[in-house]
Amino acid sequence: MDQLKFHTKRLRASGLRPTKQRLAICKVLFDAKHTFHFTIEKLKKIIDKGNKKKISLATLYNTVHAFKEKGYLKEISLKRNKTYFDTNIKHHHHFYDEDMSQLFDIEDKNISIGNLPKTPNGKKIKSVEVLVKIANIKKSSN
Amino acid sequence: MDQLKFHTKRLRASGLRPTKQRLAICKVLFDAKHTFHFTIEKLKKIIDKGNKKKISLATLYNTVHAFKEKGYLKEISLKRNKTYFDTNIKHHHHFYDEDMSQLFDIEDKNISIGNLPKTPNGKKIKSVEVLVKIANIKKSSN
DNA sequence: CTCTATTTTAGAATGGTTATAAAGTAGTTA
DNA sequence: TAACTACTTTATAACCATTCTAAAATAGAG
Repeated sequence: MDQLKFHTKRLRASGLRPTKQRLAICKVLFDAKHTFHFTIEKLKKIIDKGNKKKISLATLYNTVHAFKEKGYLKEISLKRNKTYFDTNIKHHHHFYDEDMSQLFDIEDKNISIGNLPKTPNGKKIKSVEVLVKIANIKKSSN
Repeated sequence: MDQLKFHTKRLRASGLRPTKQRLAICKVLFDAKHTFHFTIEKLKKIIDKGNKKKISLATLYNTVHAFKEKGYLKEISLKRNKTYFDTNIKHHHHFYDEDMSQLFDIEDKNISIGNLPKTPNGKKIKSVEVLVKIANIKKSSN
């Protein structure tokens, strides 16, 4: 129940009321042993399985976006359609397995980027993200 | 009219019939002085402005996807909603200006990546893409 | 316990993309 | 050139993730 307190505190500190729904979502997202990637759709399935009482899709969207605003989650730049979120908010990078449609973290220290061209005038860098797309060796095509 | 011949030839070589529509799209995409980034929506506007006869949205989608399959275009990994395409098919990277929703190329030679962790077993690297998000310096928020 | 602002919710609306199936066209063969 | 067939184009419907709406529920303050 320590975690519950932590979540409650953090939500309040962010100006978000610690509602049943938000706490249930926190539990799924932040009490896991490891950080992970998810889509809203996937999150809904997890929540629905774990709880008798379902949380509406709208609330999941609202909450995940609020959590992202508050910095509890990162949104991952990936191609069309699906939006992925990441409970790992440290600066890091990704493998994206095209066959499995699955993401794997690459720690920031395990990749090095050099020689970046100078940022355009009046602009500042918000992030530098590396996406390494991988696929099964067998596959002939692109 | 040399370009026209080139496009016709390339289309045929790819097993695509050089139709009026495809050639018109080739002209817009590949006869420009510089490579550029576009969304289907933007492409439609350009085509509609340049030609009396409009090309249907469906054809634009079909054609752009066919061109991507054939390697004339690259699709750019970017966040939700909008799919961007790139007439620059060389290996390269991008600045993404969040305020302008605009992409700028970074040549591959102008960035260096080292120390990549080893690729998971049975997988091969398809691409390594760096996305540098930038924004106006003034802006306070994220 | 009451009150008010916040939150949740179902369902509608939106917007980009894909599917459908009918009409048109290109290229082949004769 | 005419006929034929496979490929293309097209308008429109369907799809699906996401956002919006506004009504009902709830949290927290007093």
